[in-house]
Amino acid sequence: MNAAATRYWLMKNEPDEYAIDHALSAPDATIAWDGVRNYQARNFMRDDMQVGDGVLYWHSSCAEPGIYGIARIAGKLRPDASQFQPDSKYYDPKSQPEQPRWLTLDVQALRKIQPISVARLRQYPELQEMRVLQKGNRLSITPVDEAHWRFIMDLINAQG
DNA sequence: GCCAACGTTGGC
DNA sequence: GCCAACGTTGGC
Repeated sequence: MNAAATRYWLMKNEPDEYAIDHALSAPDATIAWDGVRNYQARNFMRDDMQVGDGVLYWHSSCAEPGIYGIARIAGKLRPDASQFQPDSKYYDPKSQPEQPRWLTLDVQALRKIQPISVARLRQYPELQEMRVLQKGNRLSITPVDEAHWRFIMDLINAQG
């Protein structure tokens, strides 16, 4: 896959940590997307994400997992400070400050939507190739095909 | 709360 | 550098 061409992403977050409401109420509706501790997800942030890329804001580990909002990549790739904080749940004792292992960047929430549950997404044949819907998928950041993005935007527009 | 699927770790 | 054991994710 040519990940460099990806302009759309899906980013999972537990609503307990960074719900879409929390993001929207932050200054500039922008939050640092920290706590990523998976190399594939980190590499997407480091190598492929560009400012302005579209983001489907996913809530996971909750009663109704699915898409809860729309956001955009707002930039500022930098070391994730929580990896050096021993009291953080994201502390990584093996990461060295001179060579940080984990990164964070800013994500700006644009709008909250009427949630689209994973169960509903599965009903559309057009979306069955979406990575987030594949069996065993655990990656918290996945690229989204433009066709899938457009289909979902149409769903959102149709429901007003 | 269960558990399948997956990533990481570490002994060899 | 293999691979079994372990820990985590996250939908169900």
